[in-house]
Amino acid sequence: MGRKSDMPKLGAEPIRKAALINATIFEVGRAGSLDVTVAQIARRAGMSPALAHHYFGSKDQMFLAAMRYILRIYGDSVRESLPGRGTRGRLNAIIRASFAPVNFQRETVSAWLNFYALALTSPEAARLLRVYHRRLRSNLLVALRGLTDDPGRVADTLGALIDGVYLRAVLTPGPTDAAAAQQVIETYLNEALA
Amino acid sequence: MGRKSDMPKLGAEPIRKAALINATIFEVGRAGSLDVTVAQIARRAGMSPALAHHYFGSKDQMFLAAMRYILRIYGDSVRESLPGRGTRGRLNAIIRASFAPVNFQRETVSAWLNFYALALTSPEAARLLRVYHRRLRSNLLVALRGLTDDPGRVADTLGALIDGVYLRAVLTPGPTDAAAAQQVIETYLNEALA
DNA sequence: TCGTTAATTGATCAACCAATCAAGAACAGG
DNA sequence: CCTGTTCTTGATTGGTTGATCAATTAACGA
Repeated sequence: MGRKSDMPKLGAEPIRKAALINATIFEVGRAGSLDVTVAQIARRAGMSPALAHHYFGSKDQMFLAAMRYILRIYGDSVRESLPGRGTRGRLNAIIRASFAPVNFQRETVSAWLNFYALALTSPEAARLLRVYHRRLRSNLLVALRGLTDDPGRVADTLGALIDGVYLRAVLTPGPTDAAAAQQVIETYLNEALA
Repeated sequence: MGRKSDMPKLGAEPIRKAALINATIFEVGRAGSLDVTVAQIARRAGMSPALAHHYFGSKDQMFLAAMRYILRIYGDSVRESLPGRGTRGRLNAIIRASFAPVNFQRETVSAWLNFYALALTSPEAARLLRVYHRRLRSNLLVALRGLTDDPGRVADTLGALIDGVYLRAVLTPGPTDAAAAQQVIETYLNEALA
């Protein structure tokens, strides 16, 4: 039988790292700030602060790993729902993925935003963000082909609008309303592609 | 005669406070983070850290005062350019004010964003932000009256779009391009009000 | 002139925290 | 068993920082 409580000895590295990344996102989202101590994160992940340093080397590396993770999760959820048929279907798939529960949970969005702020300071974080922006734009451009005569502008507007909606979602008290957010985006699209 | 340069002894409070607020915005914008020390801010404002504490009591109060200031500056610049004639003129005035140089300098936008993040933590900051959102929305609703049959949705979209454009402006390397930003907004308006 | 009030700072404290290290505990292979 | 490797942590440290306080200087009013 697979036990859990007594065998975490060998091959622990990937499990520990994953636990730390999850804990980082959770704590950053919860605190609404990057001002979380390594001790907090480690405790949440069920280990000592020293072990966290052992696996990640530094707090910054932990943040970057967490950022890579949420960006990858987002990329995956887009890719998963991408085979939407037809150009307009493809477009809707991207939107839908952006506001899928995984990407729109309050803690996730809060962490996301704080990692944005990190990009103002850390070149590595800025690089990650550029990659994400480039991919999103590229995906949007493909999906918009044929639907408008200025795909570049619409893609830019759409990107900014998505970010803005995220921002407001996390800043508005109460539960986040993914459906309403999605509606805003789709209504814009209907107008822009008329 | 009222002199200025040789009597800086009494009545220093307002001058010092203003200097500290400016220094706070500048340093927060420069660092791209709220992780600036009171010593940094005080030095930039030309005084000792102790004096900063003397006038503001705490670092948080300094941040809140700075946030109030940038929000007020923004409100003023909107109100100033508001008497635009005609409904559409009024709308353009709000947009123009949002992207006026004062409000779109890199340091200002960066500070703005970091104060947004502060609202995730500080109830007082959240309150200030709500006031700003409410006012912007109210202004937009008035300006949109008669131009669309769903002013509420357009106002929401517009607000999110403005925030998103700000976000991208500060995250994109290189100088901020206010004209391009404004163009994105106005193109959206032309589509939405068609 | 004297006392009161505002302005200003150096010195200092107490807290916090990221990072290091040495050492212990558990396991695999021989 | 014995040995080396992985895993794990308590203890420590070096540095930073928000905040306090006593003391000094300068202005103002009576």
